[in-house]
Amino acid sequence: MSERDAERSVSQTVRAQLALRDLILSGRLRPGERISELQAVDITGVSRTPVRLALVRLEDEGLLQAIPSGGFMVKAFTERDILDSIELRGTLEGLAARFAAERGVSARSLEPLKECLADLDQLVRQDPISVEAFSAYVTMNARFHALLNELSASAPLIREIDRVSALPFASPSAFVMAQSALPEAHQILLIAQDHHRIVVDAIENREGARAEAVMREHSRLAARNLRLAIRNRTNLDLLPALALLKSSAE
Amino acid sequence: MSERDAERSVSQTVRAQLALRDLILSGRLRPGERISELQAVDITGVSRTPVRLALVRLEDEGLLQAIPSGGFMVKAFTERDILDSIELRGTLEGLAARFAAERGVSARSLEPLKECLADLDQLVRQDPISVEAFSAYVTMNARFHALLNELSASAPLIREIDRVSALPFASPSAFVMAQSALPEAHQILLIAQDHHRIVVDAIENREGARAEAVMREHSRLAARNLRLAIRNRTNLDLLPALALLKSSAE
DNA sequence: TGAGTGCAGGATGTATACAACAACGGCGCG
DNA sequence: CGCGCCGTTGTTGTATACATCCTGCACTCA
Repeated sequence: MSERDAERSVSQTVRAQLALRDLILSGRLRPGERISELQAVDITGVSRTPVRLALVRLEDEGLLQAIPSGGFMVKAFTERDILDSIELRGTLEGLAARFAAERGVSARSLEPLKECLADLDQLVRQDPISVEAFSAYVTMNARFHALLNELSASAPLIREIDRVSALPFASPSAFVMAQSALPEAHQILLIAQDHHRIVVDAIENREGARAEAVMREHSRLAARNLRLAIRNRTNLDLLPALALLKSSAE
Repeated sequence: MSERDAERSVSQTVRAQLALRDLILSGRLRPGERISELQAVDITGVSRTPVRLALVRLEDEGLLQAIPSGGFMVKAFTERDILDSIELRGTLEGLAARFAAERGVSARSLEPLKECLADLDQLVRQDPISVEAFSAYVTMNARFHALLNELSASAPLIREIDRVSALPFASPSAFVMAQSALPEAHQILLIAQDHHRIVVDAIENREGARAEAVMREHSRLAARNLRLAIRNRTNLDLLPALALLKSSAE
């Protein structure tokens, strides 16, 4: 019932966008494959006008690529592209942390971040960590990063971070679940949490360079996770990103 | 004749996008003002479908802001937003320079950049600098930055840089012309050109940190120009960006 | 046999008609 | 006199019909 209401409440454009995104991320539409509007109409059940808007939105989301002669194809990414996108996110989050540190934040606005930090501590302290805890960690981790970015108080910067994080493999939480299958899982989580603690400390003490550096390094954990996951051939259903890899020789 | 051909060759969507962008940047559409689709149809002379696509494109270009209940309004920027966007561009260009330096570039691919550097040297050597030379500098400067970014060989990064630079006030050349009216003009140009020389040298010697740092500092010249131009009340027709300033108390 | 040309099919680009929704103003009632 | 409700108007959301362009294939001619 509520599902039907939800379906009715959102616009056709959004519905088409979600449906197509799912198809792309699940790998049912192969990278490089052209996706025609009529085909998309058949799939989504909405008419061409909203479908077209959805395609445009997915293009600037980075999942589709415009074909010069018109139309769109599913974008393909190399492993290098993914690593670069992670480094890019780290750089932007680093800038956000530096802004927060240099410009100063009130004790009051730092409060939610510290609470989030404490919650994450609780989760990480478990040994071994349950799958549920991993899932909770992903949620909390996303919240931590969002709060941190907001402390920069820079609308243009937040906009860009959100944009880069929208890529299915560049978000702070993209590889955390994949990591749960690895033997190094707990150790990596402890290190990540230490980064979190350091960046809060640095912001509090207005150490801009330190805050920036640690956030950059923090993002490289995701890069490490990606490489580990690929090498260990982790379940693909934990890694939707890999569906977009060019020449998926894996 | 050729103009009519040109008008016919580009799509209505692009035509509408250009027309609306001009209107926004020229300040004829005030920041915060709602822009209805029918109004846009009257202005551009094309029908609602391409107008709507143009509006969506202008939204993710950053010039428009979606209204929750539907439709768009002209986005307003604070001076802080503009300064942050410049810092953002500097950070991204810094990352590009670091990538180029760390990963190494062939002597062959460095060639065009060096030629561009020499051309810029020619222009900067004049004293005083003619208005034509300033104009040529803007073109060459844009070319230099584009070549530099390409040396990063990172498609995701280049994509983001292009996106940020598309903002009317964040591009590397945004405030160069405005600067021409300032007494400090020549000196600033010499400094900028020295930055150019240093970054090429750093890339050649694979000094990643140096290349990154100098590109960051380089972007701050634009911030300085912006502040100077506002204080000296430079001609507004040299500064389309200022039309978008919130509460343009200037 | 290869290259070029023409045709057919399907794709996107555009315009417009219709439906649903939101904002605003006026009117009536408390 | 003020508050709230309802109708009206203008807006955006959606569907579809038409025009134009591109693409791929087959056929023909050199």
